Amino acid sequence: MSITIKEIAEKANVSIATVSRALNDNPNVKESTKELIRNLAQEMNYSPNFVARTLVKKKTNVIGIILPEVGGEFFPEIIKGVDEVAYQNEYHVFVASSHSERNTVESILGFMSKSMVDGVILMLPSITDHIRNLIKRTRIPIVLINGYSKMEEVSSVGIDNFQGAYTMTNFLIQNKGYDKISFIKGPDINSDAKLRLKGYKAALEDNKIPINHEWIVDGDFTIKGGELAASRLLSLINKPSVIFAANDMMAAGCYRVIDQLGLTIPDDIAVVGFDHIPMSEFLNPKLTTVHVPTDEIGRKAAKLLLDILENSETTKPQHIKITTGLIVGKSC
Amino acid sequence: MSITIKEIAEKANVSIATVSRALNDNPNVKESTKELIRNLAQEMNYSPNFVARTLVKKKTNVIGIILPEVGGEFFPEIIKGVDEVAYQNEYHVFVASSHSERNTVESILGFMSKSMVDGVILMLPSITDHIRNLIKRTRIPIVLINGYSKMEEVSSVGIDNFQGAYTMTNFLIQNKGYDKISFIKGPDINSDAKLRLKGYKAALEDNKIPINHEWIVDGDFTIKGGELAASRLLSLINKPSVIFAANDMMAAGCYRVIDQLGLTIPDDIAVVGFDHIPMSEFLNPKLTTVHVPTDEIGRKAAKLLLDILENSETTKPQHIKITTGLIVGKSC
DNA sequence: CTGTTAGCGCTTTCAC
DNA sequence: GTGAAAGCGCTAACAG
Repeated sequence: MSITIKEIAEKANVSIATVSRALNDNPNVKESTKELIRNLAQEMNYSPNFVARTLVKKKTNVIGIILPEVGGEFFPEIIKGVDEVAYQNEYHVFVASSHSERNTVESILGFMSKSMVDGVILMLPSITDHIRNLIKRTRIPIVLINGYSKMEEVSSVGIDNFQGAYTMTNFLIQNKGYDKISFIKGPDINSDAKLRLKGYKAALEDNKIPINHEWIVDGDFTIKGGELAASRLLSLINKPSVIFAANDMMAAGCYRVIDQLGLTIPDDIAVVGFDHIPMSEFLNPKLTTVHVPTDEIGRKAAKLLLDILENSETTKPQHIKITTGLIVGKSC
Repeated sequence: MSITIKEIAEKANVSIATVSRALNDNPNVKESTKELIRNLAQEMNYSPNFVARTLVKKKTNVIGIILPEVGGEFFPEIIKGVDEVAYQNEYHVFVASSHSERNTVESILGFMSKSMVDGVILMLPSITDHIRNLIKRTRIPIVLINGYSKMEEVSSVGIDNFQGAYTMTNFLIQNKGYDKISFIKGPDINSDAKLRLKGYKAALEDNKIPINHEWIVDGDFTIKGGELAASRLLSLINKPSVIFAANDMMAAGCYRVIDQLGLTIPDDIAVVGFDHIPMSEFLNPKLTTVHVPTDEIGRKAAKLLLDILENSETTKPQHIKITTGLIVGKSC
């Protein structure tokens, strides 16, 4: 097995307490013995047992991040952001994916709260009552990443979906002169999706453009969904002049269909998206979309969590909304 | 704090040993007391302290996976593959990124070997002597993911880069009739990149096509690098008729430059890539590329690691090479 | 400055 | 069937 402080203590002819102190650079240890012990440790290739230390200190210096599914278009960026902040503060990050399986979030959250991590960042497409309960029962600090949590008890950070969609719609109307703007929705359960729809509607209203329900079609955030929705919109008698897809993936689907029909973007029909995923830069013509500062989300979430961890929950839950930006391509 | 078996023991008027046994479904406990204890635990919202258990059992049931950088084009898929297998075997997966910082791999590997995980899957672009030593010193089982390890001591899984590049080149020659095939290399330190170059050269040789060194240009696996390389190749007096980019990102860069020059793919110049990243499907025309079964890599690596973990290192290191496939698009 | 001692929460012999 | 007790490796009073 691994070697322990006990063995070092024997070799050094000191007590294990002294070894522990020396290794932790406790000022009350003579420099010479410190030196001795450190060298011995090095020689013996000692590495401290993290688990044992955790058991007594009750602090792992690890934060967990649970994603609905590792991968996707922006999770990596979020993780990166979290990692960055954590690293600076001498925390480690453990990522766990929940496979989108219902019970798995539960199992992972449970696992993480069994003292493996000091706190967790939880990213969920939407919050069900079940999950709400789960979160309430969990004793370790949690920070939520999502559009709109409705959970006052837990800190959260998310992007301002409403503002993003509003800005885009407004831009289409006021800067580009469009008035026949259609919209492809996201999944009904997804709260980001819902807020984007709201933003779209609000912008139309504020510009006194009546809402045409024929132009608001279902989508599911996938390419396939975008294709379906685009086909539907383009087969209408009264066609829209722009398609605002609630995310870039669906916008990509629109591109495909439009291409197949031999139509041209933006002359025959314009397309705009939401998310600014890397692929959007490669669509031809380049997609106009709403930029989501993903790494910023990760960084903010990590900061929030570390803050709670360090200032031992004195602070009450905060809710941070991150403003989106507009990426103007050639697709409208 | 969290409640412990001690408190349950008090309420149930039994010893903590019995509680422990009951909770672990030990057959030597009366069914009635088991029942009692389980109910009590439920009521009291007990959740076992994982750290304490680990300290005595010396087994965490967690495997770690260290990536050079979370994100990238295929890491998510790899993680997914690992997760899948791990989950089926009741293991958890912790992901740590090394930020591409040299010392961080070290720190994370150290961290993970401090008894936090039972084994780790390590993915590295290339293996330096430094890392080689690090790996040798680490006491926990490791499985490497990379193209070519040169490390007999440690199990590894990787894709057959040589075969992939060879197949592609051969395909270009024999099925498509090209003979002026240029190649954009990857970073020099990257072993995958080196093997791809070798495969390309070997295929040319086997088809008795002389190697034109003017047509083998430097690249760095980035879009920008692809742009630079493409500009260079297209400014040659003796132009190639195909560009084989060592990865899809660089192929995407080629598309950009070719587009800007007003040339058409594949009529003026053909482009093929390697990796089959999602974006490759969206390039117009669709990119012909080498498919890398990323999730398969993850799955295989996880299986290998779990095997080592369960059969306590009786098995000697294995080296698995995963065969790539050809994705035929419209770019050649 | 250093040693002794008592845990952290749990599992696991060894008795009874 | 169940309890007592030892101990996993480490830290943190409390003494000296």
